[in-house]
Amino acid sequence: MSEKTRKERELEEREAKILAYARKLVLAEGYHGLNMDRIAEALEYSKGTIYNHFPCKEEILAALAVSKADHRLMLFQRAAAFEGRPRIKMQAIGVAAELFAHTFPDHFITEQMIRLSSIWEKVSLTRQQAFETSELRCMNLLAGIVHQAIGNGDLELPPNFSAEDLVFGLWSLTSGGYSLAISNPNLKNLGVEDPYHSIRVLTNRLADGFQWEPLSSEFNFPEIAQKIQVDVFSNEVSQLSSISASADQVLD
Amino acid sequence: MSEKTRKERELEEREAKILAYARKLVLAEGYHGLNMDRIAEALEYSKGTIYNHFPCKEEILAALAVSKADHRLMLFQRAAAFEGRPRIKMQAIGVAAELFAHTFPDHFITEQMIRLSSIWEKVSLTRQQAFETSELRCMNLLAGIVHQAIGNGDLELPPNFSAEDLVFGLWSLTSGGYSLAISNPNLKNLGVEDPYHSIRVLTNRLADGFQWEPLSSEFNFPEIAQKIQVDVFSNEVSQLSSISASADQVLD
DNA sequence: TGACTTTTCTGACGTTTCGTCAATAATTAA
DNA sequence: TTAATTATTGACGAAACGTCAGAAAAGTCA
Repeated sequence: MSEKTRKERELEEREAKILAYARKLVLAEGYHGLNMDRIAEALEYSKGTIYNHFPCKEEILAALAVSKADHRLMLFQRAAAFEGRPRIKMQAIGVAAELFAHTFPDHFITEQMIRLSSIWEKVSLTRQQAFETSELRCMNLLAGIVHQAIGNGDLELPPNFSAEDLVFGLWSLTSGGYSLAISNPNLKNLGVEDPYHSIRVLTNRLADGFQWEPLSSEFNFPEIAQKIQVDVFSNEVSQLSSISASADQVLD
Repeated sequence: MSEKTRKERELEEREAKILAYARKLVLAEGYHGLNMDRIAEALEYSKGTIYNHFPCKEEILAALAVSKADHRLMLFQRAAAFEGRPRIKMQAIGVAAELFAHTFPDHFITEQMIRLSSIWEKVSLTRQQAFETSELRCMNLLAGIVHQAIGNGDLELPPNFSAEDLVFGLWSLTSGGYSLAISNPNLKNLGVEDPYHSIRVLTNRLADGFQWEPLSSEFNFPEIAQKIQVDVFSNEVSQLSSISASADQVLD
């Protein structure tokens, strides 16, 4: 029993090492940099052993994406537990999303890759489902908050427009914005000084556009964001500053 | 002279054939389906000849993206010429964007690919610039409309928030939304029945959130959209229905 | 027209990387 | 200790990229 556990532990550790190294490669050199031979060489295992863990390189990419998606879900769940009216809960989600984007900018790159059909199709069904489930739960969480607001009387949606449509909008705006911000270093040429700040304002104004009470003019956003950061994400926030310092540390 | 022109014409024609076939491959089988040997075989030229036109496959992808980006710019320019207050002009842009997304869904896939650093880095500088210029001009066009609205008194932006930030938001929302809609066939499971309709509502409400006059409640959107389609894009709209019928026609 | 030059085209070739699998080594069970 | 099972290895075949020396075609000029 304990034998078996030891073996399992070794396997898991190796898998984690593979993923960590793969993440490093992707971050540094993108899709083409993710190379099975190099992973094998770097971890001092043969290629066959790596292929024992993951049947193809796309599977590694997907595994990276799943782990980050799960992490994001966890952050969102904690944010949703923040006390307050639904719109304030949604603010907490916004703080979580921004924190996530800052902490794992590479996730948006990975996600962009696995959304390409030619990559996605090679991923095993179980992992495809793992990813989709995680994403779905995330969006359902948000939809739940919107529904609360509707039930509350804080929000009334136009006809032919569901809570899920609003979530779709918030999701498109933020993920679209973060991807642009990360993949487009020349956003500044364009006049966008601080995309993260812009996205904060934009999501708020989008909610205002639906008259979601309380309107952004009726509460002090920076103050609440501050409180959310301290109450819910103090650990993550303090880690964040050290991450940027250690981001270029190598694995081996 | 006329000799030379004929030759140039032949070259251009062949280039167009390469691009058309490449587009077909990308559409059908994604990045991995785009295969230089297959292009050569299908067009009955040798690989070397194909490489005479494009130094690598990434260059082909970029060329596809540039041509579509230019086309979009043209549509947007025509939309911007629609008579009316800035917010109505912006509506016209919205109609153009939706038309574009419907006509060339593959563009969002191509764009997603070339935004990946490992692909983008292989593209020649001149083509990189061609793409960025086209995109920049597009966004400047939109920013111009926002500036008009500000000059007009129709719109007042919050402090620390530029016209470009608003354009960034509209752009993120629409391109993020269209990409999601195209790459995620299971949006319906999520409760989003008609993403195009949702995006129309969402962009309008985003503008409302900034109190951009006239508010969406103050004008009849479907009617104006109808008028824009007829006045500005009657050709494109009528073609669109036939496109969906001929979309699966093969090239050769 | 025919000989020579320039341009264009060709496809075999070298290279990289993927993913496989028979052979080998390590571990477990008897 | 030996047999059976499991894990690991790296040589190998396949696919695709991109190159380049030589063949073919087009152009030039006496």
